[in-house]
Amino acid sequence: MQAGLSKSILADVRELDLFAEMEDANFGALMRGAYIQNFPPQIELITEGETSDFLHIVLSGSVNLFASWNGRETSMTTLQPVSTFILAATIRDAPYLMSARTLEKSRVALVPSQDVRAVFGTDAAFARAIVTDLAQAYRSVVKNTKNLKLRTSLERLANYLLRQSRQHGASETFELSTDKRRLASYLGMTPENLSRVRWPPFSGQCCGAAKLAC
Amino acid sequence: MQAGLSKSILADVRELDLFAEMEDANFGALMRGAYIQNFPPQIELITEGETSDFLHIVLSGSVNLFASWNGRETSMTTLQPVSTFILAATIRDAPYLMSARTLEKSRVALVPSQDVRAVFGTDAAFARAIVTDLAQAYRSVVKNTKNLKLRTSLERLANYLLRQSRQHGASETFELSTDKRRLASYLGMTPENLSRVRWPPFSGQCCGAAKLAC
DNA sequence: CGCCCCTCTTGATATTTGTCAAGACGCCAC
DNA sequence: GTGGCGTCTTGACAAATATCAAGAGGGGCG
Repeated sequence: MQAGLSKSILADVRELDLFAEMEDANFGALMRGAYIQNFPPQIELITEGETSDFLHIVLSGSVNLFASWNGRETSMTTLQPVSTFILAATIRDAPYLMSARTLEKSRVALVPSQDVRAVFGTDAAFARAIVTDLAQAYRSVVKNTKNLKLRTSLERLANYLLRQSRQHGASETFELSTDKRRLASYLGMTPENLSRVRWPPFSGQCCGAAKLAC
Repeated sequence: MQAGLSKSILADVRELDLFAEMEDANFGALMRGAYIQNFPPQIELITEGETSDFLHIVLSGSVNLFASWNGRETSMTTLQPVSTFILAATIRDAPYLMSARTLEKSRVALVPSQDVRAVFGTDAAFARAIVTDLAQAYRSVVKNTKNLKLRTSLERLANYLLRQSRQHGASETFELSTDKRRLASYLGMTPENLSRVRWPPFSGQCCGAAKLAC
């Protein structure tokens, strides 16, 4: 653990849309209060239901957001560097709705929530950036809900693969960025079910499949 | 249809958290560009995929947001007056992710999106209010996703009823605010399935059920 | 190598959920 | 009243998905 952030990391963070336009003095204030922590894999960083003391920023490695209830657990999303998470909880000073754990050895910056809220109140550019960020996040979750409610698990998988393929330059083959267990959970199905998928003869509708969640 | 909004309506709108703190001049500018329209029941106000030209405000009646894909349709949420909708699409100048239709005879105010974006850029208080609104909206959708992924349809229904009951002052009986067809769609199940629900002997876990989505 | 551990797969089966068709019920107009 | 219409319910069945149990395969390590 160390107080303050090194120059190269500061530059990476500042380049995030969320921080790019805010005033230097305010960015400096946020970062002075922040600290960095290195975590081994599979460490629970935050726990659903607790109050949000820090805005988190993944600097390296990767972090999975998940939720659980009544003995069941589901993967919500996976974060790659450099990105922030639980911004909404921080802004509203509300309990976390999701838990987070590292997937690999990861470096995470922690910015005290009250600092974020304070700067949010005084720096208009920062407030605007937060709006853009939250609007984007909101739209992502809505797409996800539509995905869950309107598609079968097979269709969700197909859509996921199509999007991944496109992200990898529309190549015929590519590597999954996650193990199948977590992928299944993310898609709202069991690993067994995922493993069993065999592509039936495609209906003409298939190509339209990608439209919903892209 | 009429240009400008009457005083009593203006007051209602101004009381919304979204507009309460912004500068008078900016609020006035927004409202001067707005107009009101009265719609009969079952009219489609906006259609998924189109560009968001207006921020909408339900003034009376009620509006259902829904999404469709591949012949299937699902109810996402229902709006009661006075509330705004599709703020995120307006802010991001992005296509609607959901369609909207009136459920009853409804009065809706339409505020040009470009006005909203313009004022958002200059009025810090408005920007902050939008943040709060979006953060809230984001958290609602996350709760909804958790609900869908972690609970069975029976559990979702139970949770819905518990929440409704609490909203009605924890009374033993209350009236559903929607027909069962739309409720089923909202909960991600078929009407037949909803109709078939018979409460099994409660497990000890039941009371915890309300926690997730409240 | 041989062993253990982990992930993934497969099979058998149960549960949940959706589909289709028919009927019950209330409501309203005539 | 009577007939139509819409919503809701019910039954029989089919499809989708989950669960449980077992086994295949790969990689690290002594």
